[in-house]
Amino acid sequence: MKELISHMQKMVSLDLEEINYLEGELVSRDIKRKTCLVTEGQICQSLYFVEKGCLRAFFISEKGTEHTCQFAIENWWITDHMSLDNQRPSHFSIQAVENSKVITLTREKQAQLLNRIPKLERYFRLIVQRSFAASQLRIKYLFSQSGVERYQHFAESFPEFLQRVPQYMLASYLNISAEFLSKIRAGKV
Amino acid sequence: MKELISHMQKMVSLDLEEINYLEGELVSRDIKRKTCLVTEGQICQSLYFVEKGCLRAFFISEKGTEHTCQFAIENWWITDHMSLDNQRPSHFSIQAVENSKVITLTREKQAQLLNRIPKLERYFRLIVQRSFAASQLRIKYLFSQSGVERYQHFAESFPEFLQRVPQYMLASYLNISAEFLSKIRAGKV
DNA sequence: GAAACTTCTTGAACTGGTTCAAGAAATGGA
DNA sequence: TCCATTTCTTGAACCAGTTCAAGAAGTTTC
Repeated sequence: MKELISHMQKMVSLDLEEINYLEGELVSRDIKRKTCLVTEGQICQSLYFVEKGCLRAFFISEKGTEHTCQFAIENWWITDHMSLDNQRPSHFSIQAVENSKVITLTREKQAQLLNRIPKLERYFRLIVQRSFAASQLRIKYLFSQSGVERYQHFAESFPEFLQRVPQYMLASYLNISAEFLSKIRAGKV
Repeated sequence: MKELISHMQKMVSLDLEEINYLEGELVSRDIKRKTCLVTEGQICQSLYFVEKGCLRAFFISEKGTEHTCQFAIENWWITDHMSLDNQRPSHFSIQAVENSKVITLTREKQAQLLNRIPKLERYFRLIVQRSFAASQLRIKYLFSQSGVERYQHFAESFPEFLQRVPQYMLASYLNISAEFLSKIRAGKV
């Protein structure tokens, strides 16, 4: 819980009353590895803050293969905005990659918090800006780097995270096959 | 000018005083086709709202090929948030795809507007959420569709827009070569 | 209206990565 | 500790898309 308050305070100043209010409203839960918080096709009703662990957004293609679009580690939020904001069936599932501790913020609860503490509009704007920026950069790398380069770039940028996710999942995030990733790691390409 | 006010009012209510204030602060400019508003490597200092026409964010790869990451048509904002928010050199250039009418909002001016009309925090949060959602969906399509499918999907979704952009630019947005797009259109694949 | 420039088309050779199948290695549960 | 399940590895055949070069078609400028 204090991780989120702390995170918020990096971007907006909160007084004691506001902090107490937030602590009274927000609930942290343990989520077991592989638990789905959102299922593709359902309407997404919440945003999720990762206190500890990792979540991911993924979908299953028509061919039946899994593609991971996004990971969220500590201090990141994750949701399907298209579904949450428009109340339409989600294009993604959201799942725990490892045992995690997560704060679930329903759409109604967020509206309530923003009504009560309007300066959190700024917090959430800054949060989504950061996510959007990361997403744009990801598209740049998808366009400009080969599969090998994407893996190398990821390994250099996030060496510790590399150990935390199954290789098939990382491959699906990098948009390469699991077999190809194996060959990259074995130095066979 | 009234397009932007109109657009804002779809998401937040503005009284006459606020509208007059905004009209006094915002300036609309005509931008000639091919004009760059931001150059890769420079620090991005503004957000851009498209009243009429079209802008795009693109970059040049190490191989010298252009890749278009994002288009912004009427009623969309475009910027490089990574650069604007962190004051770091931009990963993208932003350019007019056709003669356009654009409102430029500097970082300072945005801060001033948000200070004076805090409810615009909500407007910008909703705007960025929409952009981020579009970007996530784009990643989904990049992962799950072949080049042919991406073109067909785009042609079905935005038939009029198709006529407004050069084919080589569309190809670079769909992450296929211009020659391949020609062959798709000729029914040769 | 002509010349210069830009955009689009086409065929063929090439290639980066996929797919498949089989089995090894690692992990989890009883 | 053993068995079941999941994850990873490997080689070879295959393919979606790229690249190159040449030229056609369209647009812009003078």
